[in-house]
Amino acid sequence: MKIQRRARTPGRPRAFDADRALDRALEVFWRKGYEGASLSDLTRAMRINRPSLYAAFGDKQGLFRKALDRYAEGPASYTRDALNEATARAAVERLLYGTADAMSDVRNPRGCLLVQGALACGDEASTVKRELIARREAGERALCQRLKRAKLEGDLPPDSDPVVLARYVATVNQGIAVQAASGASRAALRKIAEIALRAWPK
Amino acid sequence: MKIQRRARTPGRPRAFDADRALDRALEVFWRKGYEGASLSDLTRAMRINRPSLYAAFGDKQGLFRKALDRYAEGPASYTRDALNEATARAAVERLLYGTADAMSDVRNPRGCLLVQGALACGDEASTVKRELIARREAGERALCQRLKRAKLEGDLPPDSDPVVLARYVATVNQGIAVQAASGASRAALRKIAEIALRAWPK
DNA sequence: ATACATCTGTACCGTGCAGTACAAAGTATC
DNA sequence: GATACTTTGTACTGCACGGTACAGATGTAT
Repeated sequence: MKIQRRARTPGRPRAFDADRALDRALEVFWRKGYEGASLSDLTRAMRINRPSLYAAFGDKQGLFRKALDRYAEGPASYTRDALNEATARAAVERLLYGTADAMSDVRNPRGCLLVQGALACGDEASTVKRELIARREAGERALCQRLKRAKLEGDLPPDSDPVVLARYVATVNQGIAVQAASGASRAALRKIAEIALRAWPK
Repeated sequence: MKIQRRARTPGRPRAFDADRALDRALEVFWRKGYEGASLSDLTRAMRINRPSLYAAFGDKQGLFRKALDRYAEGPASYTRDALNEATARAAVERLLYGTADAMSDVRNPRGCLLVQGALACGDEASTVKRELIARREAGERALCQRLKRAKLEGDLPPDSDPVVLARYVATVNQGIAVQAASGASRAALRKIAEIALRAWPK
């Protein structure tokens, strides 16, 4: 989702790259969570001043939502790719190992923005919390749809329950996110994924 | 850990029950996290005023730590009990189902204080974050010790790795905590535990 | 060249935060 | 009853928060 200035508009041109600034805001939210990230933290990291932030992204919640979109299309894009694997097993493998890798990527903060962005928070951030819940659930539903298809295709046993399996995988992913936030190594996270896959129906 | 006033001391007696007040503080921290819980939230819930809070519990961090201790001995005490089960399998079963039940207990906030208390936060709360990491790791280590003993007793296969298994169980537990914070039902959480146990070595 | 529209930077707004000073109130000892 | 000692309640402190007013800067369109 490019934030682009309308071409051919008079007025002083924007002196910063909005996408680059958004990336920096994303990193701050990722590291500190929605509540923990102050506007001063954000403007410092984005290297713009406050009115520029408000003009380009709206208020703090607006900026956070745009950061969420960017997160989904960037660091978390593997989750969508994983669902395109040929088999349910391959999709879930790629999902779990992809999470292990993504959450221990040294170029990014540890853990998952969708989990640690606002897990428990004050009243003011509760709409943000609900937004994150909705996005996590959407991911789980997408996986569930993929597993239902797999069941129809005979790719999953007839007695398996896609709803429960999708919830299990989502749960392990979220658990891995917490482990990563605690500082667990990539190797440790991958071993978790390996064990978790032993529960997968044959 | 009773907070008791020294007997036989002159002076105006405390007008509130410190343990009861601590329980109420625990609930606020549990629901809103460390950063999200303001002192006004806390004093309102505890039904005491600010100087009484500071006199009895120190500052906000001190209160939080005491709430953590109370959490461990109260709502989370099942984690210690679980390790006393006769077999590793029974211990892990009780741990996972216990978590599913505890985190969907209608008498308490949803989710796990050790997870959502301060997963990502601003700089000021980073020592609290580290404290929570340490406590989660301590729980994982305790389980690991139990599994090592089980291996020695022939209760776990010789090729199993207690470190990895303990990490897996801790991860599922933390994932269940996130699911609970998202509003998942008790039945859903128990099914997750059931699936997760399929990965357990025979 | 001039008018106009937008962006930038500074300096500010009201509010809520964690933490505290201080006087009044209550209990034990003498 | 006087004194010593602690808790209570009110009112306050300094500070950081999210958000904005406004003036000057910088571009495009005419």
